[in-house]
Amino acid sequence: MVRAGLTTERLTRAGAELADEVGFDQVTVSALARRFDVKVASLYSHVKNSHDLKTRIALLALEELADRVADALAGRAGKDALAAFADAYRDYAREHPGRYDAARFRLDPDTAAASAGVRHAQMTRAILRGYDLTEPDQTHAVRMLGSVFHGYVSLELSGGFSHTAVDPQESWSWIVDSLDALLRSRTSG
Amino acid sequence: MVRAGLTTERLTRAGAELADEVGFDQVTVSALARRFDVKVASLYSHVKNSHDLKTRIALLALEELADRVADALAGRAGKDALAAFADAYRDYAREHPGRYDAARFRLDPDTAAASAGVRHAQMTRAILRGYDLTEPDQTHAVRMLGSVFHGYVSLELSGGFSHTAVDPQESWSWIVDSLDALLRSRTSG
DNA sequence: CCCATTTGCCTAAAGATTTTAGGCAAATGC
DNA sequence: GCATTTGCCTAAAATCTTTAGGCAAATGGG
Repeated sequence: MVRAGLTTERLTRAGAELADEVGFDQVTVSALARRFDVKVASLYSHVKNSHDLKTRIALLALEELADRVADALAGRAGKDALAAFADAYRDYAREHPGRYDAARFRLDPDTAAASAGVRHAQMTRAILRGYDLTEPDQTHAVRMLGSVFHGYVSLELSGGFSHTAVDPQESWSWIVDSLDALLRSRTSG
Repeated sequence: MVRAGLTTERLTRAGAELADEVGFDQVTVSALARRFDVKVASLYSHVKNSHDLKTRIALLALEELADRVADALAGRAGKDALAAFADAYRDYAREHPGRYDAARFRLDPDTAAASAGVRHAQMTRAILRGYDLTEPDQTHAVRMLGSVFHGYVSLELSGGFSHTAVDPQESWSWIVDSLDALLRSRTSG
């Protein structure tokens, strides 16, 4: 019999694609096996279990997202950087809703500490350098930015904004503008 | 044999409790049957299926949350109202993490339109009356508030803030203060 | 109070997913 | 060329979802 060429890598990648197609919570070992036209048990040589598979997809998504943000941030500062960060975040979520959900998968502390989530925090702090905040304000601001971006994207994805005529893109710009103004006003001094 | 006294109501309520104990995604028809010491099939006379059960739990959570917010808002305006709204929201999520997750369950549009989610939007707009915003700013602001609150609570629940020494309560207050200042600065005129 | 109807929970059964254990064949390397 | 490793398989058990049909308990009219 011809081998399918399964790999932890390929499974993770295919799982991410599957997530975007049918939703992260529908990503199942069985569905993935079907996609490779392989028996379910075969996957268990490459991933420990269902939770392990989901964790790997989550880590992949966090990496991708961090890469995008890093790209978007290159050479920018201040409000430019803030807007670029925000857009990179939102665009990724819209292009890859399943992966985005995956990125929100609850990781155990050790895994999270070794994940690209750390880069996200660093990049957020990098943006805030443009606003010259001192601790603990900087931490508050990191949390606020994370909350707004995550919250907005999450609500938009779940259709929460679809019943009003106002263009979500306009709201997004308005929010980014507002955050910029807010951070500037909080500048130490 | 003695009857267990199952009801759609009781199942929904028990499902909500179960969600708080083991997580919303672990709420299963089987687990609920065990809790009532009843055979699984018996539940299907009271709820259509697993999705129906989850939807009912979601609607219950939305109601409870809206009730709390309404209570918190009574007799308050301006920043007081904003802070009360924010705290009611966060407190509910911390006391009932499973129900809070349930409240984020994706409802189909018709169900959502008939849910307490509508009251949430109305109450948010009520708060904003204190800031005298004109459209479309008001809609942008509604979206921003929803995003921040949801995003913050969601990140806090998932342990996203646990690796820093800064007290989440302080960040929360800082954010509420900031939002208040922001909205005041956006007041029309 | 009796009996018919409704209601409530049950048994039975089929389909899906997760996970473990052990086997055979293909790839790899000396 | 052969031994080892690797990869996918069959088999099987546990859990969950859902449907169909049955018996007993509650209910209510005569």
